Amino acid sequence: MAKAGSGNSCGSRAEKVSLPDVAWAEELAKLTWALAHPARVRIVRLLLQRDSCLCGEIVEAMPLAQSTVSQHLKILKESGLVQGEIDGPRVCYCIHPKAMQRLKQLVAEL
Amino acid sequence: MAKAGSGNSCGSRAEKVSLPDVAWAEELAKLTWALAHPARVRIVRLLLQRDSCLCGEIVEAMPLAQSTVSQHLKILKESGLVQGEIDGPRVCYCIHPKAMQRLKQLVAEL
DNA sequence: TATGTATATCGTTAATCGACGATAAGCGTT
DNA sequence: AACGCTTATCGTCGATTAACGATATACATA
Repeated sequence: MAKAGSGNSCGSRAEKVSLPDVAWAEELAKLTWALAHPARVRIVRLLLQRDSCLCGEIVEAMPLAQSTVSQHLKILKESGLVQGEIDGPRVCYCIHPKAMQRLKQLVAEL
Repeated sequence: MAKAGSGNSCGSRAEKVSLPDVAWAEELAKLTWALAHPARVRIVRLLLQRDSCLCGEIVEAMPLAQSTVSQHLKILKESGLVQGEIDGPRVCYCIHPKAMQRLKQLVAEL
């Protein structure tokens, strides 16, 4: 740990700190949590690169069991970042553009 | 980015899917994981708004025990997003601008 | 040195995550 | 209806998280 020095940028003001918006924090936390695992980042990346992807293709691209990938997809769906569309016996996944845009906006506004 | 495929957005091409960069996914996952909890989002927000903040002020601003806040701060430090500087008997926390910029860049590039 | 303040760490507990294999459910085809 | 293929869910297990109170550590000052 650095030794502090005096004239640093740490203003030691005594004013009361106002809370950031709780709902805002929860929204961002929910979205970032969806990306808080390398496997989910890779899935999202895959979907963005390919625009859409059948579930089986995602499973093939990942070094994980099918059930594990399915779990990650469920988490991504719950976050809103990803949508799944039933296509016959298969499921086609794609990014939900609005949610992705919202995530980017919230992070950019940090 | 591949051909948009025929008609519907779900291209059912059979081509092999290439893996996204693993290291890249891990870097982004590590940074997003740091924000994957509302308390940590609020701490980061606080630090960005006030530029820097004494640990005690953060504790006061959060509805959590001091030890819990300290744990979240540790996680944020480990992610690189936040730095702590010892200032006498206190610790002054601030955002690490480069790490924050990196996070924004990675998310924006998604 | 002793004391008080500020922060970090420890130890515990309940809950959740992440992984897997096994199995169920949905759909198209025979 | 029965089968095969694809995907989701279940059950389990070990590891990790998040929370807290208690305690240790570091620093400034009396």
